[in-house]
Amino acid sequence: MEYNFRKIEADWQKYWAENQTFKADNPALSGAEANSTKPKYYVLDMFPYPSGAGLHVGHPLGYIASDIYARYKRHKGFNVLHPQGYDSFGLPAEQYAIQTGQHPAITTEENIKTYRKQLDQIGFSFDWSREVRTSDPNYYKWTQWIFTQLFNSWYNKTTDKAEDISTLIAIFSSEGNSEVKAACDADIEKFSADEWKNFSEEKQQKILLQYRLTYLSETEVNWCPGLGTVLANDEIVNGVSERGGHQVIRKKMMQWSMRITAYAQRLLDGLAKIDWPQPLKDSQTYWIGRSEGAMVSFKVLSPTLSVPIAIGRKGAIEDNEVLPFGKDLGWEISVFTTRPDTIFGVSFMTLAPEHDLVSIITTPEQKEAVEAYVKATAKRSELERMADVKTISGVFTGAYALHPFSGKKIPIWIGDYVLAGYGTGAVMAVPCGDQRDYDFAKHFNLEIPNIFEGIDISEGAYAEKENAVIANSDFLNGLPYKKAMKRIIHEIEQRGFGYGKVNFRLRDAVFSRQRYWGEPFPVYYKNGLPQMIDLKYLPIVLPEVEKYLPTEDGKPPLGNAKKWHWLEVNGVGKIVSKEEFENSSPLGRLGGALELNTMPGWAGSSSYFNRYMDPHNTEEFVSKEAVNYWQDVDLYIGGSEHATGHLLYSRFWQKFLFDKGLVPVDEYAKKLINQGMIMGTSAYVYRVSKEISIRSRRLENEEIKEAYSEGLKEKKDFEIEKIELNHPIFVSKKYYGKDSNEVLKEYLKQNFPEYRDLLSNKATILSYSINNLHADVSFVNASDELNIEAFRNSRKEYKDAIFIGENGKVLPFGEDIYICGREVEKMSKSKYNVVNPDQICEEYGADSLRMFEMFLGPLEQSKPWKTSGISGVLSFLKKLWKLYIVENKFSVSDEEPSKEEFKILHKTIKKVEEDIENFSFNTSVSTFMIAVNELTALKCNKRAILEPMAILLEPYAPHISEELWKNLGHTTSISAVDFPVFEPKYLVESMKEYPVSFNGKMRFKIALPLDLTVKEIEEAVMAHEKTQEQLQGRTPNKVIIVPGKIINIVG
RNA sequence: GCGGGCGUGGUGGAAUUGGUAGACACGCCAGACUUAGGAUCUGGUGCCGCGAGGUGUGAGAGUUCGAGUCUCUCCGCCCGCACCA
Repeated sequence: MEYNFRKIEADWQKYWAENQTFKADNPALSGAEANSTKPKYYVLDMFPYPSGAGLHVGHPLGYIASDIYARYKRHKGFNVLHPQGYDSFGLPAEQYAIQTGQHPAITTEENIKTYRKQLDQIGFSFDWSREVRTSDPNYYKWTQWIFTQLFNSWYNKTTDKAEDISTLIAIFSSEGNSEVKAACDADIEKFSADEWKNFSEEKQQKILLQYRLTYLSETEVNWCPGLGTVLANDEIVNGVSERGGHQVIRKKMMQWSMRITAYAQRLLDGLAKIDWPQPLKDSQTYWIGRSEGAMVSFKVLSPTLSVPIAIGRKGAIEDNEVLPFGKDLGWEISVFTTRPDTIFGVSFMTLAPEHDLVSIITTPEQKEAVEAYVKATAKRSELERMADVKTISGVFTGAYALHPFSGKKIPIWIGDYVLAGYGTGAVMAVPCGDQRDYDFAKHFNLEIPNIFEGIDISEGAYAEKENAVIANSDFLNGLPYKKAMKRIIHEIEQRGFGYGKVNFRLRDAVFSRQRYWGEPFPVYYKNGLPQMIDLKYLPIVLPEVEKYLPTEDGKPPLGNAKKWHWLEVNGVGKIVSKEEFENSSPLGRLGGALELNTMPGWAGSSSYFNRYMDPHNTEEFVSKEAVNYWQDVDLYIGGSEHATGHLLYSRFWQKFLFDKGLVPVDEYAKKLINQGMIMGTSAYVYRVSKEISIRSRRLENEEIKEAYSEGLKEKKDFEIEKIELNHPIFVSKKYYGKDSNEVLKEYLKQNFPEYRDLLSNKATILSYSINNLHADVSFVNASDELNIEAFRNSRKEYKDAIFIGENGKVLPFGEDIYICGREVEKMSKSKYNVVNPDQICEEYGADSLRMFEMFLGPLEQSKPWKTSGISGVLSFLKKLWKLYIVENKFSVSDEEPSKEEFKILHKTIKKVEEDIENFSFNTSVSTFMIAVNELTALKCNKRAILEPMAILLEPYAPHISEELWKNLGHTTSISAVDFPVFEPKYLVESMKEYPVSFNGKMRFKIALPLDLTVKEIEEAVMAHEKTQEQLQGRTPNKVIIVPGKIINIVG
């Protein structure tokens, strides 16, 4: 009876699939009796992008952990929902399709098949009957529907929730908009109820568009020419696109946006009630970036008249109203500041170069300089801009502002250290209190007034708040920070210069992509205004196009579609041509052009966890019954890289759906764990440069200097001969960065006879470089030794490669070995360090893979993969297997176990249960190993021990556990059996082996009954001969006794 | 620069939350059985020392009967964010 994991694993995977063992019922819907009394538990994994590369051993880590937990919860009597699906729309899938020249739908389908096969192999307890794919029309129908819900809603700040747009229209028609507090696009002109009613339909729609939760607007976006699309802030990493690392520039485009900013405060508050990792919460908190301060308005002075002058408000500019320079129309620049208390320290203002007012306030004298600067700034890519944040640049506009309190004239500058997208895109500069303003002032020689009592600002700005006492500031003099803040905000509001305000760093999320492989918008245009397509016509199915490649100019590929087709709600497919769609107008839905952009990758993942609850519902996104039963995710496991993307957007959508009464809770995941990354252990080979030059002797520094001074600039001037190698040469690790001169000389002597004499000279040195290149890890064994044959065959170029081994011998003729360098790096194809789970399952089995991944270390920690370590868990499983076998036959004894055997079982139950509850899966694997080692030593084969052991192990190694369970005589799956109950009575001890310490250092141990009193213990210890030996006649000052723990003698 | 995390054998990592540091495994060493072994089994393995013993959780200090664990200072590494007014 060998442990034949290949057969066992295949058999049970088949059994689970055939019996739908892990199908979760919705009791309310199916009326399933069995589960109606069980409490629910929802374990969710972040669903994968089915990329072309398939899974590597790092991917399943989180899935294994969640699977263990899900299986454990089933044993604990829960109705467990543990679904899986695919995030199959979006950039990665499309980029892969482009690379391979195939249609994304085809490659996606293939990739999903591969993923499914790989996942099945590992033995997950997913309920595949609930699978969702974001690229499936039956799924994205509901993504489109949520979009329309967002469009039909506005955010009412008075009730602090999203409401249907009809409530806004009702307010407009009864009282106008002056009292409306909404999250909306900038300032909107005020109108009365009567005015509203008299507005044209078009104007009304335009106004409403500015209030909607998803809206169309001309905004500055991150345009990525390489990908041919705009990107959201979280899709840009270090100034380049997250996918592909392409350049990103700022550009104004008409785009759909999601008004996530409306939820900024609630997204922040919600973090307090969810059990998510602190670093992740910190990231979101920072990303939301709440700051308290004030909005302050500064009047702009005419340089000629010295009176406040005309600067266009947004409305005026949009209407192309040309303002005569120098005429007083009462214009202002407003700024947001977190330090209004330092307002008396303002000595200039700075506007972002993109600020709307720049072109208007600039004086004729400064016009040229300003325009040049604005142009230069616009041209810079995000990457360039980030690369030199230290360079200070800016231009004076020639205009001045009026200090609201002191009445002083303040010069207005523009500078790229001010960001157009934050606050108002303008700052009041307080050089004494802000280092950036300070640096700018120093650089351009601007005034730096000091408003801090007793602070020296000659070296830099004073940014401390808590200890600051304000001076030279009129009514604020002598006030500390907090009091000054209160007073100044009060004054600002009293005098009408501004108001206290909370500002957020969070920006609205751009929602359109100029790509093919995404959800089409359920939108068409009538007179240039967007209209939603009704639910009954959804989904709008992604049309076939001939060319789905993105274009550099940003024309969406959907523009190439000849036909659009979509599924009717009743499931009848219908195909309509683009012309027909645009021209015909039944039901008022086909009156205009369709939206040609598609949704971003995160659209489909923002609410998928709700859809799993009721994935086949054709009438609703999710039924009330299903969502009320499953409520929310109890445990969510996935990567931390989604901190400010998916995990923020999905919280936003959930809050919106909650406001609409569609889901019962406004945070969808109670607990979240970020699994760490499994790193690859790369292998390196060391390649000698193709050319080696020979110098007959080492030149002294003096000689080199001399040679240079004589104008011999190039290195080659010192070279005597150059040898072009005819084969690539690799040297062993030892010679990388160390002395490889001799071994190479030796090699050259043998193979290049014409240089033999020259090379024989002791003084001759070689000049070359050695590069480290990745070698495929599968060519390298556990001792870092390279399989030369395999390496040679991997690339044509290496066919005749020469290898010089550790001892300097040319391989493979000598008895030398070639040693590779090792380094721990992120697993990736390009680093040739990817380990494939299929291979591991084939060689060691899925149960070994599962246990080993857990055994590697704490779930949340990143750790390196080393295949050699897996033999430990395989031999553990073999040992476990043998416990159930006597004389080559499956047999367990029904004899009553001994006290010792019971003790082993129950301490294992206790520890494993605690470990699972604490997600400390690595330590429970060692607990199993200890138990098996101990039971093996006792030759235990008692049913009363081995049956519970199999159940305990099932979450970790389900295949072997099922097989053992069957062989124990059971006919149903082990997965539904109750978890063994820990009974403390088996762990009760009567003796304790006390460690005895002297001054804190453990010297010896003494076994004593646990029921002794402190006094009795002391007597026993003091009487011990070793105690006397240690004391050598001294009397201890103190004897510390912690019953059941330790004894410490001080003296 | 800001925020967060982490430093324990040759390696991955344990340590009941202040109480016997190095569990469990990999690797290595020695041995057994084998035609063979990348199989299996037995024993050993932090470092120094033949030994008794000494020493030891990045460095230094502190609190304590007792510190890997708590406090402070410093050093190093990793991850996020990055001109957010």
